[in-house]
Amino acid sequence: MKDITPQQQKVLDCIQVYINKTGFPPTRADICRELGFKSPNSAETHLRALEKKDFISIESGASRGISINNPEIKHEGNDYPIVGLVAAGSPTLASENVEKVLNCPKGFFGSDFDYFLRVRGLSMKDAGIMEDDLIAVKKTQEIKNGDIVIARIEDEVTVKYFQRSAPNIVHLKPANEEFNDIEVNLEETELYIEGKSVGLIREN
Amino acid sequence: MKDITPQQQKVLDCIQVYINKTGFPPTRADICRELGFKSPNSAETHLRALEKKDFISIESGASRGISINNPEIKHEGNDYPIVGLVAAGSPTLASENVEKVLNCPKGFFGSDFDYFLRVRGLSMKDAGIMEDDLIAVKKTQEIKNGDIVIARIEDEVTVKYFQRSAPNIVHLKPANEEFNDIEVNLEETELYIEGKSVGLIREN
DNA sequence: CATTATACTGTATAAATATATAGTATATTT
DNA sequence: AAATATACTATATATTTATACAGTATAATG
Repeated sequence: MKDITPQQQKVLDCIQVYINKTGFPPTRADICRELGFKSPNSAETHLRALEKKDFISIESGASRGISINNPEIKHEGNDYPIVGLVAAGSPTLASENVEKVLNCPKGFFGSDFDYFLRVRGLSMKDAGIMEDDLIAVKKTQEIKNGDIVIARIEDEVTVKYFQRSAPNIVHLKPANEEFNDIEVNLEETELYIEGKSVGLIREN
Repeated sequence: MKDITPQQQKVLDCIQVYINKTGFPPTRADICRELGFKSPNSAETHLRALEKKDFISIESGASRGISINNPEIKHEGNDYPIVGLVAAGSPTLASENVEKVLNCPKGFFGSDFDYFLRVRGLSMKDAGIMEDDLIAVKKTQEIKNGDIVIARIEDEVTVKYFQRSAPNIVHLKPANEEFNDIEVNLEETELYIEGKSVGLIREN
């Protein structure tokens, strides 16, 4: 992601605010009105710059055909998004990954959390985490050994126990004999910790 | 909120899907394309009906000026009691047995339920039910084979899989090799089914 | 039995909108 | 010194789009 200029940031913010307020993206004229431009081409060129830098996508020919790339859905109040374990890429809150939302009291699990992750596979079955369970995920980098983390290793997302064995060695341990430990050498492999599990919900 | 017709539901779903996919609402023509209508007025009239019934809002004059009304879902204060597995006697809702209450939206687990039961022991560990988990219990006698039931046998309460093997024989099966099946002959032994599990919550 | 709601096709058009073109000006990079 | 990116104004226009009007048909309602 390239650098964004202050003015382009203003336009991007303007688009987000407009969508939040109305439910649909602005026209060039709307952006001019909001930001005080006097020519629709001012908006146009900014939009094209934002598109080139991959902050937005523009559907050619469509009115209001602007969409913000990777918009993090903000769960106002108590509607928490449920996202699936996307095989490639992190479980982002981008709308296309959101199955549905679940209304849940804040602080339901003692701790705050950010979204629910739908579990695939049985690699944590001995920890009582079964297929289709919903894990309440708190986005954080504060991880202790033994925490159940949502980790991304080179585009693959998994749920595992976290254990740091040495400054540069992290073990991701399943809770199922049929699966193997994953040893990650941080100098060789990129490891991104999405967050940790603070609770679980099962519907049956 | 008035009743929605099946066709109007289709249109509403179509709008939601379109927004999820593209980031902006559809035009009348888009809706026609998605649903196979041949006249833009088909979409128009459905939209006006949905607006009248308050499912959507339409910004007059604006292209793609459709927004879905999300009526504030406030989970009506549903405080469900958490009861412990009382060794002797059923897990009654008498106040001395209630640990605390947990506020939880109605229909959180798809089905209604009556209280939470705090799990003791690991007899259902292979079903992903661990010590201290909270089972959402629905008081009911409508039990199918394979349901997870909360059963009382002569003053002892347990959580097990339910299986009726013969008209008078019920098996209560644990999900843990280290525990044994319990065979209950209904002619000899009193078996009371408290209810069944419709969901699970874990705080960690 | 008239009225209203639902569920469409088909056509037309004013208004909304994207987008190209022509300029001006400044800063940054090559 | 030339090219490129940023940041605008101003005007024009083809296309997109909302929306009205004219029909047809069926089911529900009072």
